[in-house]
Amino acid sequence: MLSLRESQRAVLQSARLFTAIGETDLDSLLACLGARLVQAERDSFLLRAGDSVHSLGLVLSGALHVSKENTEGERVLIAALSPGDCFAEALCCAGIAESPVSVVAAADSAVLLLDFQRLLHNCPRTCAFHTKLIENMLGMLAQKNLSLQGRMEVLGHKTLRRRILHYLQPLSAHPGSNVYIPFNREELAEYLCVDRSALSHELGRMKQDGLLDYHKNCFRLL
Amino acid sequence: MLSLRESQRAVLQSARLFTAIGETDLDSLLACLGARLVQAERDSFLLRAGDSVHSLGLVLSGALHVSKENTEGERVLIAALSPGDCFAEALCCAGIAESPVSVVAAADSAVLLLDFQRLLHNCPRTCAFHTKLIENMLGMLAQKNLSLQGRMEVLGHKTLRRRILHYLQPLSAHPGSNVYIPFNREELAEYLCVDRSALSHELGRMKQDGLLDYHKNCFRLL
DNA sequence: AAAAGTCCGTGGTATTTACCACGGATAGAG
DNA sequence: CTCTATCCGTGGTAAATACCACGGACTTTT
Repeated sequence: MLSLRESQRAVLQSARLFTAIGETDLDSLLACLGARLVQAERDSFLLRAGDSVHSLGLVLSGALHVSKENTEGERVLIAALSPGDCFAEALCCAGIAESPVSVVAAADSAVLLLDFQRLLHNCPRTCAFHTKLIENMLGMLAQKNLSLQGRMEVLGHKTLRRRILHYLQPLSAHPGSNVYIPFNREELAEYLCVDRSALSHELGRMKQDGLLDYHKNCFRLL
Repeated sequence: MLSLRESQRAVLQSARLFTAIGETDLDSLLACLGARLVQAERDSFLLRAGDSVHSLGLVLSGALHVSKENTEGERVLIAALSPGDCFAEALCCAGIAESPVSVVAAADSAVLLLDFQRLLHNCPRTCAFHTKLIENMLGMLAQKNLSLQGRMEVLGHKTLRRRILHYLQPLSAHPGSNVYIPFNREELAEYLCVDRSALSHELGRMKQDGLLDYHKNCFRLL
């Protein structure tokens, strides 16, 4: 039996993966899925590119970064994960044993690991929830697909300035509102696939041009 | 009852969406899914960004391009689809009514349209195949997720030369083998998100440097 | 066969970005 | 407090790309 904190339970309840699964059912389900709780210190790896994977990960607290190194040794930041988000679910559903990406804790984090096999294949006891789980997984994958497309659109812009703007705009509720991004400069550069100092240069010019204002990782579009 | 050509039936049989569904079952399944056959002439739209979508598309013959216009009016080519491939499946599973992308016929094509609602929700008669369908859809979405990540990796490269190489390498069976790409120069530029003439320039330099050889849309890595 | 249209390579130039090096600010460790 | 490490802005330069314009090759149309 897993011992989870109240806040971690709340994350599970509202996680996309467990939509429409009751609180009481969740316990038996977690047991059936072979759920394991893992604590990850900041900067520690939950998965390394090339590792064999057998579990899906669900973020309970903290923050994770999904990244990949290209052949030139540069890192590409693929996504930032918050509590409730999952990783390796595509590998699970595509039946890929070897991970193409790395997952690192960007802060001290807690992660729930769920067994691939038990997720996808019916077991007698979880049968009732199984269908619901698959349905949720379908929704998650579809959602991630669309967000990857959104990411591609950002990378599709030819100038650094437009990449920055199109990264920030969807995060900004309205012009003038504060946006706290989950990256420092170096990470944002890896996310936008540009040189760090070029990013700093361009941010400076944009501030000068009155397009935006920022301090540390808090931005404001004007 | 749909009247499909033999070759179109073969495509359906080997399509990822219908994996492990027998030939005899396929007919009744297609009827239950409200399948409609659509012929699309080259350059005609099967879907426009902003349109409301209610059907998943499955390519029977020809070739389709999935693209999106960014706010500057530049087109970003997201994917090239071949017979057996699907589009709008993520929209279907995420319950998005308005398409963020456009789908255009790159050649005269035949496409099968399947109703979203009937795909996702059980109907009494298709119950037996329904589970299998969902399972296949899960695999397709996962696969597409991974291919989008691969695409991002290409866009992640800072130099045009490396983008070109990393686009071609996975397509090349071995060094020296012919690779026929589904794009002309302008389309390849839109796929790699670079300027067309800059692409031509760089291809010329790469040929001069002995990195590759090409003629029209046939490439050879050396 | 001529005309029109499309595709693609090329030259030249202006912009943009990458790259390197440095130093100030800040936070954390001893 | 001091030392150290990290983060980030800055300047300067080399390199890469975008952008524009043009013309030749090839296709399709009439």
